[in-house]
Amino acid sequence: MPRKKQFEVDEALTKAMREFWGRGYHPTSMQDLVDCMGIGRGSIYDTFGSKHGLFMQALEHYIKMYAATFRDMLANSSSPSPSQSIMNIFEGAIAALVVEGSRDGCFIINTAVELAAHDDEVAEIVTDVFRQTEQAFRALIEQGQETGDIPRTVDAVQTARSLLSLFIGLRILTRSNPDVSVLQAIKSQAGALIT
Amino acid sequence: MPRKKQFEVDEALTKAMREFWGRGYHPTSMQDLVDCMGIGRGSIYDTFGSKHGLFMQALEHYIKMYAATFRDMLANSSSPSPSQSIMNIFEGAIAALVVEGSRDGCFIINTAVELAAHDDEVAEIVTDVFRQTEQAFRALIEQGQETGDIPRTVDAVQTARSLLSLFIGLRILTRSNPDVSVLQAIKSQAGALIT
DNA sequence: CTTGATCTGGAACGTATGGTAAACTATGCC
DNA sequence: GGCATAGTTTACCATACGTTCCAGATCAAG
Repeated sequence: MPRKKQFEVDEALTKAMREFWGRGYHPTSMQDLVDCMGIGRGSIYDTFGSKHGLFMQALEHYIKMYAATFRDMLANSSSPSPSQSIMNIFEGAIAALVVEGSRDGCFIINTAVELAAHDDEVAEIVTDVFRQTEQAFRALIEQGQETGDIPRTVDAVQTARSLLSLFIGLRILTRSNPDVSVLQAIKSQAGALIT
Repeated sequence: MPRKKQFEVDEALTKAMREFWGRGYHPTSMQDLVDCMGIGRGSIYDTFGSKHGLFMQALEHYIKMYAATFRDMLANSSSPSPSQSIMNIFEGAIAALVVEGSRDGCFIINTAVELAAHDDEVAEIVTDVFRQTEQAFRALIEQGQETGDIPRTVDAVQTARSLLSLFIGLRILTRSNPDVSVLQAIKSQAGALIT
């Protein structure tokens, strides 16, 4: 009976995600979103409720798309060694800057800084992702220790937390300082922690 | 002949700094600033030019106040050992959260995320501070190696960059996730890098 | 005390914001 | 083809924004 939606919800959400990711929540206006999503104001409010609601869904969308990468590296047994997986994560962040020239960094980290301190809903999500990332690092380390890929002398919990902090630092630095040698040094330190 | 200013410029700037630091540039309105600085709109524009100008001066103010701490630790020969100085820097960031309950993090890092990617003037300042911080870490390491406080096997440049990244990660995590054990793990990793 | 320069506080401005309401259009079952 | 249902478009709303302006207050010199 009714009329069908004339746009792909996921596609529009992806476009909104990119806008929020690059510019942040506050500087992105509804008009910017109307322009970049290619649909009318009314459709946005009908589908996503509010600017804040749209942002939340964009954030969840990002988490599904990118944070899943971490867990996939665990589950996928055809992947390279766990230590290689960890290095790939760092290398990927550097490649985003070098290859694509993107200084957007990580949407979750950007959001942590911009909103987490004053938006409890955001804080909860962001904290959770950080925790999951730490757990993913830890699982990778322990998996590597099973196969002899990573030495048993490495403290899995401690090192996972250090990797998380190094990774966050790396992502922040890409947003302001495109000095690749600094980023490489951080990646190589990450490697040293699991050797 | 003229009337004297009825407020302390530095005092007002400090109040503006705290507001920008805690909430960021965009979410802080001129009305917020009028309220928290305790002076009129006109006076703000007369003295600081614009919102952006005020922000810049607040940022410089912060850099003078806090980043100088790093260099002081170098110059001050009555300070504890260089390795202790480095640990103090990490401990200070944790104490800000635990003792004062402040989740504001570091103004420079917050600014790097919020503005650096789209404001070249900000990017230059922020990048410079990161570089100086890295240099300060490096100088501390080399100083410690002179006195035998830090082993010669430590690569000063590489380790300084790792400390910077760990420190940034720590500061980001305090803004969303008040899990102190994670922060302690990062601090302890910083210690391990210079042992 | 007058004068002139400067500072102050608030009113006012034009614009842009997030959000809404209503008219309009398309869809598919009866 | 009507008609109910839902999507789209457009115009609009109230508010909040950064900024400017100006009348009045305050000071120091002559």
